Amino acid sequence: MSAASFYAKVPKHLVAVDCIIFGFDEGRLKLLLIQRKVAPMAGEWSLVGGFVQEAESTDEAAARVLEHTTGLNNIYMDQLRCYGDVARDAGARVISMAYYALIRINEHDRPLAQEHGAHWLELHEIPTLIFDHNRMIADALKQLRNNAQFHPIGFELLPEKFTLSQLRSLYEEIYQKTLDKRNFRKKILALDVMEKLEEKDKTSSKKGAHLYRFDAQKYEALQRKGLVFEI
Amino acid sequence: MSAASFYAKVPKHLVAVDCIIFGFDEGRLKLLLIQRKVAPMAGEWSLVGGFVQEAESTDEAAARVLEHTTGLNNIYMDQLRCYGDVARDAGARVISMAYYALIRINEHDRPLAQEHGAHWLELHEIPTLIFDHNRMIADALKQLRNNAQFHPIGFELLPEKFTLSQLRSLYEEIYQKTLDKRNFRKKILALDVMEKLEEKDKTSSKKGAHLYRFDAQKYEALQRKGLVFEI
DNA sequence: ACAAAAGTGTTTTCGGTACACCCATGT
DNA sequence: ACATGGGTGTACCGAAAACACTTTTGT
Repeated sequence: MSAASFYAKVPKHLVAVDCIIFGFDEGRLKLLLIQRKVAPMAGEWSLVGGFVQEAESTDEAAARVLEHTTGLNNIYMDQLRCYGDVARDAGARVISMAYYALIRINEHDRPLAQEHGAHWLELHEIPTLIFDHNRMIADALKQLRNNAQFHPIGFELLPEKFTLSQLRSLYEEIYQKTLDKRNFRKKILALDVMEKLEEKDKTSSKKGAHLYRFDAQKYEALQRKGLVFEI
Repeated sequence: MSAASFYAKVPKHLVAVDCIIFGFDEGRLKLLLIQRKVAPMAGEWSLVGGFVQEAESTDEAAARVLEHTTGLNNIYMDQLRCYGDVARDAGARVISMAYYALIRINEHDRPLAQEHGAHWLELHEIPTLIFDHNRMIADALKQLRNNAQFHPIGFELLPEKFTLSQLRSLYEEIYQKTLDKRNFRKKILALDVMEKLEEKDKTSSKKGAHLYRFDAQKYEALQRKGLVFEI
């Protein structure tokens, strides 16, 4: 059998990407969801998604879809998992790869997002979404919690410069529990993966809090020592 | 735009599943690999794989492919990730979902596997495989190590009844480091997820070692208590 | 009797957790 | 002067790690 005929008899499928886009704002984790403006399911709430084209990888498709809605590129994205049930999409048999993205909410293009019917919703505000999108979100949250514990991905959600209080409140929001201020500072500073800046942020206190910046080089040094980032 | 035309202009793709099948035998982790008997790439080493059909989910496709080669069903399988680069498959644009499976090596249908050109290879014997299959294996190993630490999946690789020495040697093989005998016994027995049988296994010592069996109910009880399985 | 693997406790060490007060500054 | 969030050190506890000898039994 030739290679051509080997592939010729095989059925082909629509392959979608759906993006669970996390942001962190006003001390709350938020998700970017859209109210669809087009059929099918116009008016329904949904994740941001699209179809994989001929000339792009699935990862590229997810990045394209994200940029299309937020104007952002070069964003932390990771595969969540494949949703491949035959009847998961009411309109056609569509195999969907879900990706989750962590963005700095203040850096995205708000007008562009609005044009696409996108809204930032807090976790407790999430409505019923089309298809299996609620399940995708639940899986993404679990994944975010698992990954944030052992990988320095929380920084992707904060502004480039941030205070330790902001960082702590982010982890408190992710884990839904309060963290001891002194223990948190001790732990994160001991990891030595951030650069302490001279600058202070005075927006939330009179005294002002030092700003820090995640330092990828320091993180690599930590890894080379065989140590594991853990919050 | 109608729903039909919405889907009609979208390109479709070949979607494959590739299975990284782990077994444990003679104290060694092994992988089931095949020497392809059909074009393209006949004679080359490869993972066990196949294409997703119209009427099956991706998970079902992976289970079908596994059963086709090993005769086993109802096996622990989990999605690894999607490999979706445009040119990853030399023959055509194929998006592949990789799954990893843990099987009891002695329960599979050896003659059937041989008919398909399948061989069990130890990790250090793995040759260069087609496409990105070596990368898939590397990713699967990482995933196996991560998951085995916090989920009771090691038992999927052992016979139903096993000794504590077998269990320990499995974890030593997975983590590639020796584990203290007393500490290991203390830890695993404290979790209370196994049933101790009266029977003894005398194949590897004169004295004989007690056999144990994983008890899913006990494991659920552990989870209900909010405790985490950890080795 | 001896070889070969099974089985068993205690001590030390280290990291995690709990916890309360002073500091700097804008108003 | 006081209110507000920023910043700091120590004591305790429990889990993990290190460690060596006795038991059983087939040959």
